[in-house]
Amino acid sequence: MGKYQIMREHVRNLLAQEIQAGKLLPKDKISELKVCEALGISRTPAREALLQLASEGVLEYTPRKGFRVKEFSPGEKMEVYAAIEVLDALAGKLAVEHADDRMIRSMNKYVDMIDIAIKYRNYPDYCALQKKFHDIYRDQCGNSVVRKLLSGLLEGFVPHTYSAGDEDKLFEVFKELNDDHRHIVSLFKKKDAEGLFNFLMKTHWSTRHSEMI
Amino acid sequence: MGKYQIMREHVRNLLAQEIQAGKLLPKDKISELKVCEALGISRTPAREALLQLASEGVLEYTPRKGFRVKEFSPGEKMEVYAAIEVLDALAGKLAVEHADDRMIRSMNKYVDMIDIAIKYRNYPDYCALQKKFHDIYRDQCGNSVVRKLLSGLLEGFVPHTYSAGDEDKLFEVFKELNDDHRHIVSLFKKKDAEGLFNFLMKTHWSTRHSEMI
DNA sequence: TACAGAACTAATGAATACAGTATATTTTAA
DNA sequence: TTAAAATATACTGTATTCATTAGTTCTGTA
Repeated sequence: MGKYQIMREHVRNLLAQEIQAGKLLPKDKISELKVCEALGISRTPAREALLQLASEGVLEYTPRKGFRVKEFSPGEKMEVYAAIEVLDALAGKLAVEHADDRMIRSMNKYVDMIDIAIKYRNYPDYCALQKKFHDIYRDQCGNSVVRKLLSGLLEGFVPHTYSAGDEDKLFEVFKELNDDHRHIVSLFKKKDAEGLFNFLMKTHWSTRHSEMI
Repeated sequence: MGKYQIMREHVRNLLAQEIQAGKLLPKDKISELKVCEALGISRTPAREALLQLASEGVLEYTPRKGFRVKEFSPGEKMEVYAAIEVLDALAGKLAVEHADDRMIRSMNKYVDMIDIAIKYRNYPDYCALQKKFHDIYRDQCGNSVVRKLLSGLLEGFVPHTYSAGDEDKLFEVFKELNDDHRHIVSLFKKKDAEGLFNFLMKTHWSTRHSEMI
């Protein structure tokens, strides 16, 4: 019960959610005052939440001007993917030794669910399920620093990240990605840490995602 | 000119410096009030600087209790090194294509200077020079996300990180590390991106540094 | 009409004030 | 003498206020 609700953190989470949900779009201006009156609080916690999000890279901040939702250029997106790639590959490699039957089953479950999301061309579901798939082994990697860096990088990316190309192309890549997911599961089953690292590094991220940017 | 000095950022930098310099040690409590009166400012910018540093992982924050300089356990240090390792390996791989003579000469210069620091058993010099050596290629990697993540991770580490073991052992490892540095330079000269990535991943970081923790 | 400059507006940066909680101190009882 | 309870103190969380600056609008002149 030493559980306080620090307003600043509450506000941060709310705003992060709204950005993830696409209610706040890149380049949207976010003023302290608006946040205050929307939540019925004073400027202090609102301001601190905004500074926090800016520090995380979710928002862009210019002195004396204020905050905007960060917009990633295609080049910046590839930069982020490159960082995600190595960290995720490391997470995978580390998670191999913690891989058990329960984890494998769980991953397989999500692979099947992703298949369905692709079949019905459900974009939001794909994004959510794909995240859950990767979270399974990330959560088991036993390195909280890597976990924190990864979730920070992923949180900056809104689902709309992909929506540049046409939909057919998009779901074509999603299919390839889910084949990747099956392969990832098989490598976990074989406990092939090196193979998994190389596959995540060379195939699953930059290579595939560059087609969607 | 459009150059403001935002107090919050000024304070952040000052505190970060003091921590880097070892004037503030792990577990030291840092109260807002102390910072205020030390710098003759109000609580607002002091508080925001502390929150920023906590968000960066340099400080530890407990609600209603305040801020302390973060102390890394041996396990946490290894976690950080593992993250640095993959990101630095990526930075190296990416920097290979930007490697030119000037860069090689600059790196060789630092290798020589590090030799001298080791010869005279100058610990602070070794730390500073080693950082400069790695910064050369990190700055040339062309991926600002990776650069930012790396400098964030490195800033949390104070120079005292190593000081656990006895000094002889320490400088023994430093010698090995500087041999590594020579090898890194040679890989840049050969423009062997893959070789560099593997060397940074498998040898230079976790493996060597685990001996010093 | 176009442009330059001044006044105005709105939002951020910083300071101060108020409220609530954790810690330290003191007091009291066993 | 010691331990527990009560009080006091110090510091954080939040609200409010003042100050400064970016952005806008209005006005006057060419």
